[in-house]
Amino acid sequence: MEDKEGVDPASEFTSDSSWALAGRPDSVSDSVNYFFDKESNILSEFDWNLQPDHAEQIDRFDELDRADTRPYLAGSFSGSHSCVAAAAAAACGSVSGSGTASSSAGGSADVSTLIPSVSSSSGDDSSEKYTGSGGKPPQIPSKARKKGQKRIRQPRFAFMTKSEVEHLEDGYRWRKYGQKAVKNSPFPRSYYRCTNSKCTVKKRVERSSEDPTIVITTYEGQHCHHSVGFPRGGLISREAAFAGRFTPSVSQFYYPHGEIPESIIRSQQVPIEIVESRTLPQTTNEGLLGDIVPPGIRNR
DNA sequence: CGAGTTTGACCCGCGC
DNA sequence: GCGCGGGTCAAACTCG
Repeated sequence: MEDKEGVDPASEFTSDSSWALAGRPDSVSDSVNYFFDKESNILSEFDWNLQPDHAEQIDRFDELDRADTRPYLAGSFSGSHSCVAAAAAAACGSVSGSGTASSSAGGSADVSTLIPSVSSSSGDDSSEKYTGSGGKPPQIPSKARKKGQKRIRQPRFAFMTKSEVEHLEDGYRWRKYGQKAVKNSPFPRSYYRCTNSKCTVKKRVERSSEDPTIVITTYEGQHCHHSVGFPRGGLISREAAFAGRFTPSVSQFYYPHGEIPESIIRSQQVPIEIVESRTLPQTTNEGLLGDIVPPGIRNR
């Protein structure tokens, strides 16, 4: 969406909500900004480099709860792509209630919001590098990737989570294939790849240098398979929900009683998910429903 | 023994 | 051209 005509984004932003610009980690694309909701402790990432196909999906989210959306729209987008904000709002909308709930239940809320982040990197995909062959001299680029061939960045999305553990359970199995020190950050960045040989999804996990309690997880690509999932139950991690939102497969993960992954527990996400999964309020759950119910089937 | 992790080396793009 | 930083590879290692 274009600028909100006649409205001073900044003023509305500050007066209409408690959202505040939370900065932009050095390690993240310049097109990404972070906002922090002082009331619910929600951290959101906004990436302006949204592409049409994703905007379509995001518009869908926008339908969920425009009331909740508004605070996000306000002040966020003096530029374009407000649909991104809508997505954030929708995502948070589905989270808002739980976020608040978790706040009251657990003291410190820890809700993260994800925004589809597509080919970011300052909006210039061409700047992407694709090493691919990487590694040792043995030439033989493992894959048939010609030298010099540019890397094609897969759709990415990221979210921030307040968590003690870095690698949060999201229903998929990952293999760590690298770790690098991040400039201007005492925390290393870890690189994970989906263990499914046919799946090219990657994931980067790092801690925010500004707030060590925040874990920034970035997914790249789409799973071409179902998650390993969990037998049954009613819990679904937010990471899983978000990850699933942008994958062709249904990503709903269940944690049988007593089998909630340690990572989820320690990341304080359990209270949130429990609320969502047990109460299933129409308005707050719809965001998650979006993960598993085709748009055309959902009630409006 | 297989799967996953660690870690140093290497490749590549970008900025200066 | 060079250095830097991000991303990846793959051998060695660890763990169950």
